[in-house]
Amino acid sequence: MPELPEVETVARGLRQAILGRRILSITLGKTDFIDDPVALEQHLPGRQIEAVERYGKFMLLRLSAVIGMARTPANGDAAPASLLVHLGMTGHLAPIPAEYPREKHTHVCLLLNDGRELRYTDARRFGRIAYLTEAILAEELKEFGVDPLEMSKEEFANRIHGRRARIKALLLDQSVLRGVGNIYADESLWRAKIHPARLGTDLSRKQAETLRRVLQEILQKAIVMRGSSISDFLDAAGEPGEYQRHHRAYGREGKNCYRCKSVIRRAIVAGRSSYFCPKCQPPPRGFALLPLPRRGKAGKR
DNA sequence: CTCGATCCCTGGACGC
DNA sequence: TGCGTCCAGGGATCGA
Repeated sequence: MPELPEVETVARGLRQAILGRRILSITLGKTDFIDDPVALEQHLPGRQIEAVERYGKFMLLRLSAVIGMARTPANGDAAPASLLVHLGMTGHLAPIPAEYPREKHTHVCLLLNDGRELRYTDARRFGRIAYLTEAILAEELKEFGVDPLEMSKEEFANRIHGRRARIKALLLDQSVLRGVGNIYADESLWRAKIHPARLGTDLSRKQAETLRRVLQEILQKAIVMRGSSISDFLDAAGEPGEYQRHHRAYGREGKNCYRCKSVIRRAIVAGRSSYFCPKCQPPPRGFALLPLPRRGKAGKR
């Protein structure tokens, strides 16, 4: 499940692999997750991929103006533009030799001028792809919160305090922070010893700062480890990440806490499975814990 | 403002 | 073996 570290890993891989390549043609499969598939067909061919950026969980392929086409007021279509890509849950984006057979669920193929195709595959189609002009892109991006790797102590504290939402919900809210998903929310809360159901407003200044610090440390380490691969994530070279080996809470229901040996529990918080240590991360008043499910021996991972 | 519910979608795990 | 059911989850949306 691609979150900030996984998307950063893919973006870095693509930067090495496809920067400067030109898009010659496009082939589409299912398009129900693409904003305007016709726009892709009309505007991508002929453009060069000039940069690959990450913005939260989005990847941005910055595209050149169309060569040989005059840019006029009536023809903004030839101006620089971007391809916005969200990997959703199961999206993969990778350059593949064009002669290789296309994998199942391949929905976008961009033929490049080096004999490869930049292929987007996504079984569940929870991702999103959009061709956006500079102006529209700027509009879209301003809906998002701060980059968790760059936010200051004050920026984070201001976004948490005064909010009566649960801290887990705040961490997942892309208009608060951009890029954090379920795994890194749980991992950072475990490390900061904060229960996911605590309200943002109830965290002390010190707790908020601890949470910011450990979140940054975890994200940075996860990037170094090339992300977490639970079931689907592969980088732009088709390789899984390694950070799942360092998970301390996520997916560990029924296993022992690495700090205190208590049994890690799972509960739905903010509509998502949330893993935490009931002892290290004391619950707020009124938080009820369901009985531990019986069966599982292998559990997850 | 915040919540929960619902939908999107498929593969994998599990129960029988 | 095979079938049905449930679950995973980011995000949009809607009603409470």
